[in-house]
Amino acid sequence: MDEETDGILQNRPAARDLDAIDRRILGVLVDDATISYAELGDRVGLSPPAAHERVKRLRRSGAIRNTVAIIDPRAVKKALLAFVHIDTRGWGKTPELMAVSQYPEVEEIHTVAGDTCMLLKIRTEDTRALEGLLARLYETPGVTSTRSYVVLSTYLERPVQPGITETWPTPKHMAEPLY
Amino acid sequence: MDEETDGILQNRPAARDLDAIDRRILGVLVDDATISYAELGDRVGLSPPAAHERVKRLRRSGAIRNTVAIIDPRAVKKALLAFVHIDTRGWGKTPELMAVSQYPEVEEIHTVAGDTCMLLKIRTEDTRALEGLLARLYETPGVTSTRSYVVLSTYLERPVQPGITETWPTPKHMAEPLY
DNA sequence: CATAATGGCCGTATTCTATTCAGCAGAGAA
DNA sequence: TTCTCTGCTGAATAGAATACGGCCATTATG
Repeated sequence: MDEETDGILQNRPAARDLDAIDRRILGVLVDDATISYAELGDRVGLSPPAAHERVKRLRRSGAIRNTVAIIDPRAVKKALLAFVHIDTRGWGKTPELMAVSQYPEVEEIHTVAGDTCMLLKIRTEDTRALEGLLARLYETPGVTSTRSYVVLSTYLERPVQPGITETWPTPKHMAEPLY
Repeated sequence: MDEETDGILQNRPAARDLDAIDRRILGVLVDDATISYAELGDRVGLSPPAAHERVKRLRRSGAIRNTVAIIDPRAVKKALLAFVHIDTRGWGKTPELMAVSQYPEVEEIHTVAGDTCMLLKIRTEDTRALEGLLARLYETPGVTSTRSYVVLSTYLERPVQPGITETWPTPKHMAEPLY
């Protein structure tokens, strides 16, 4: 349904500021995007077509990136979470980033202020799979480990989720290997 | 539309294993949950009612936790990301966790293997808001800082996102202050 | 072995929702 | 004032979700 897919390092044209109703719409949809436009309109005080028009505009402007199902990792046997720092001194950035972002187990990549590393959030089935992934990762030219730690137990993960400063294209083959 | 909301530390009844079609459905919906059941059925080789039945079952079993809109933090002026460790020695866990998970800026809470800390992922508007949040956080009894770092630039954030080992209820007032 | 029961699928029918459209009202500009 | 633009409403239409009856394969059961 999204007619445009993200390009490499594409920056959106800077959307117009949101008003109060827009923010309330986002607040509703970030919790549950399965409601009807009639219901949404009720909650924010608009008619169904008006609510629909707002949502369309929010999608066009990029404020709503997309609408997705949130999967329980236990159901697909992907419940081990790890945060891994990799040293990025001497990187050419783009090709290495592309390589790293190819792995479907890598959910997030951030640069860290005041440091020469990047932080990866990685979700795998078990420690064996994690070790395998790290081994493959460190074969990537320019990637070396600094430190990492594994998550024992997760108490909160909120459904808020987006590319921020620069957005990398989500590898489309992800759907296959992950699930 | 979800008839049941998560309870405190509630564990789902352990869903039956997923077959190949279930996994393909999840793989589709985790990318885009706005498609019709006709389209979904096409992609996985089922009729629309059969695809619908599968998705209903996946929802009932908890494999699909919910369906949400992914918001661009820039649009709502929440683009500063920080990872913060807090020391948790001497915690009673539950009340402190409840207090910490009340802040809508706190997106994730994890315990770390082999350490006495918890890792928080925090998203705020700017450094001022982050400092304010940290100040309030450290007023929480039992919460002390160990180390933290701020994310300069995010290259990848994938729409996969769930409560894992134990699930905390998402504070419902979140919708108001955040958006 | 025969046969009943079950689970999952399909095609059709119906209900409900999304979407389009015409017209109206308020805000801002000339 | 008057024009224009934007965003709203309610009604009409197109389209999707959902319910239902029947079919087939697999598995349990006498």
